[in-house]
Amino acid sequence: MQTDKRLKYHDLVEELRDKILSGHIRPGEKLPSENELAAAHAISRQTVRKALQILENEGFVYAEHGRGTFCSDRTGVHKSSHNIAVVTTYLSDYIFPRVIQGIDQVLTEKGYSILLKNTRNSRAMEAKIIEELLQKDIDGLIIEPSKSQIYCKHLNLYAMLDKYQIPYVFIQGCYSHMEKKPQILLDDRKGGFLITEYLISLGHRDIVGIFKADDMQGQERHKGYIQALQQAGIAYDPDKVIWYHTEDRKSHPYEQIRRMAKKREKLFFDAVVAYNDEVAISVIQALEAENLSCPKDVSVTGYDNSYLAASCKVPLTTIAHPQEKLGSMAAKLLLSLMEKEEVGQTKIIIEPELVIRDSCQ
Amino acid sequence: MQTDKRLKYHDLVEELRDKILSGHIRPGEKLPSENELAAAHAISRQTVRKALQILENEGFVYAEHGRGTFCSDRTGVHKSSHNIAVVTTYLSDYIFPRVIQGIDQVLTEKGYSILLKNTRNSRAMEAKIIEELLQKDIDGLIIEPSKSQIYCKHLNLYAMLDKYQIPYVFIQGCYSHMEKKPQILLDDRKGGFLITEYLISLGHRDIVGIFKADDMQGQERHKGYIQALQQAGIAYDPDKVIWYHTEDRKSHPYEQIRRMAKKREKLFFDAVVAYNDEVAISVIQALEAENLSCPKDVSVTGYDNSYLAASCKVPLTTIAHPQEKLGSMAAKLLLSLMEKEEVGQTKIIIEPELVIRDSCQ
DNA sequence: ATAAATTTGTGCGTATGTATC
DNA sequence: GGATACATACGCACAAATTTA
Repeated sequence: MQTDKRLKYHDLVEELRDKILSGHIRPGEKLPSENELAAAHAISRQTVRKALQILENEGFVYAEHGRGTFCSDRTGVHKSSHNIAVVTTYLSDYIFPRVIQGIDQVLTEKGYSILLKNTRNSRAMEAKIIEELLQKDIDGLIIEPSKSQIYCKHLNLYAMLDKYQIPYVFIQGCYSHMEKKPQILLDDRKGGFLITEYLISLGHRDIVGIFKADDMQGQERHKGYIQALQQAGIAYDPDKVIWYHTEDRKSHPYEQIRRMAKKREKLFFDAVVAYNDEVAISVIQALEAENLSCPKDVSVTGYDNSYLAASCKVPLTTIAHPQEKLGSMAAKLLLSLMEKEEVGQTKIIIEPELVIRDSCQ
Repeated sequence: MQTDKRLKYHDLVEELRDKILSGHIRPGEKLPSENELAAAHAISRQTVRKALQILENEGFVYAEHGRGTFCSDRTGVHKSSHNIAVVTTYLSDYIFPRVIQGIDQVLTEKGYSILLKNTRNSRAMEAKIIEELLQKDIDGLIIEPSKSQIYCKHLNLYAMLDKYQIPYVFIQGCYSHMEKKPQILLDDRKGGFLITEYLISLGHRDIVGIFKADDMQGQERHKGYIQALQQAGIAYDPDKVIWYHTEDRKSHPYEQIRRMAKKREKLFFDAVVAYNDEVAISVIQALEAENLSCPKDVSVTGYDNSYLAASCKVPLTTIAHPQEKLGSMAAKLLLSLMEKEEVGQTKIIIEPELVIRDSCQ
């Protein structure tokens, strides 16, 4: 293995390229003549020519017959594609369309377009997508990490993004060891706290929690749920918590609630904190299937304040998710990173808000 | 002026390039060695090297140390961006996320990415977007025309797409004079017919219709509505039809229904055919505000079979809109156009389907 | 205006290094 | 190890374009 350093023409290429990139040789400026370079470096003119040809092919210099060799003006060589990649876990899940809309509004105004990708919450897919995006010329990236609670084995791909100086912004979550990267998060712990505290204030003591196990939001909302219980002096009962995974989301919470509702004497409950509005609706359906009514028999809360929450059979008390704002803030943060402005705050946390409707009493 | 022919290395470049382009030297095939070429052309090996280096820079050949010089496989030299633009009127409106998801599924599988744009149903915006897309290198375009009922003044932009051989597929509508272009439509006339016919079969005679005035779907559903009335021998009453525009969609149908519901004696109705599920829900709200109940007092139908329809207070009888399928069919059609296959059918009409729930009796 | 000097471009010869078969 | 093929490196001669004295 050689260090590549013994090649004379290669040395000269690097030396001249560095001088050009560092500004010691400026665009339009004439380089020393071939003979001068040869003499200065104690190499033959042919070797100098070989080096200059490489630089010419790379676009750093151009030669004019009889006049000399000159440094190129490469302004606009990095002509940006004006494409920004937006990578989310899902496309049609109820909150993303509006997040994407928020992003789009800001980016369109500045002449950028969205390159849309979704990981289906798969880590492997995310890696594949980032690799693919590194091939294309994108100006920036807004990404929602997939299954963010599981340790990330492909941090090197993000290192590649850093290397190519492609700025990126995390939304809705962030891998551990990357807490200092630009990101826009919701305070999900506080959201979980607020909604549980509200149920407690209504007099509920036996509160079932349903959380998604494979993302950070689920963990955080769970922590907020515990915090509210502790503050009220209610013992935390792990048997009252249902964990589900993305793949189970349609069936698992529904079946668990039905199962729990069946044996009313042994383990009863008077409220359910659901991970999101979709789950809350399936909880209400499960209760109805067991002849329990919401909110008469059991209070149920959602999360996200989707249109489902407002228009479903029992309008849901839920936590507002400022979807469009999240998107537009992420886009604005990314734009300021791209413009290499001094960005004051690169970690923004949006405060959650309680929306009270009819699903609790 | 010289014929450039006196330059030996240039001659050799042209000779070899011609042989490669004409197929005499095929991809992967080994070229004669430098010494052989030098001997055959009675030139020095250095001159041969100069020629080969030019060909290497141009991408026609590649050299392998110790093995020889080989002809490149230049398939995919016109390396496409593998980006497909998807232009819709809105992003977060309830049907688009799933249409886009359907498109994404098909395209991702084939290694393409979606470049997302939305016109906000503005003709000017659409023109701007197409102009912008012509600058970028997209491989194809799936577009939902904006305000498709109004005459299109920018057909020349589509002519540009034809000129640059960028294939495109219309979804959900099509400009007049472009009926022969590839497109995937829903039979909205039949949908309007089916839902109205269903209301008539339930015994309704005084059926109000609410339609969007500024797109083709509205016009078609209206035609189906008339057709069903005529078939049943019910006179068409223009006063029973409410037309609204995109900008009015939140308020106009609601207010008109409230106004009509107020004067119960003069003009009464026992059913409402709404343009879509969103409008149907606001109709039900307007009826409730006037102390009328759906479906007891008035039957109401939606259109699109969105999740709103299934989960809202009064589950809606509606027309199923195969959103993902529409997207995936559009993507497949576009892919086959891009591959320049002989595409049998380029105009595909999806049949609508009646979904019966609780909002009619 | 011309000639000389400078600078890049073309072309050849030779020697040596290094990877592949 | 030997033959082959590409890679690096130097030297020389002359051509063509441009600048300068």
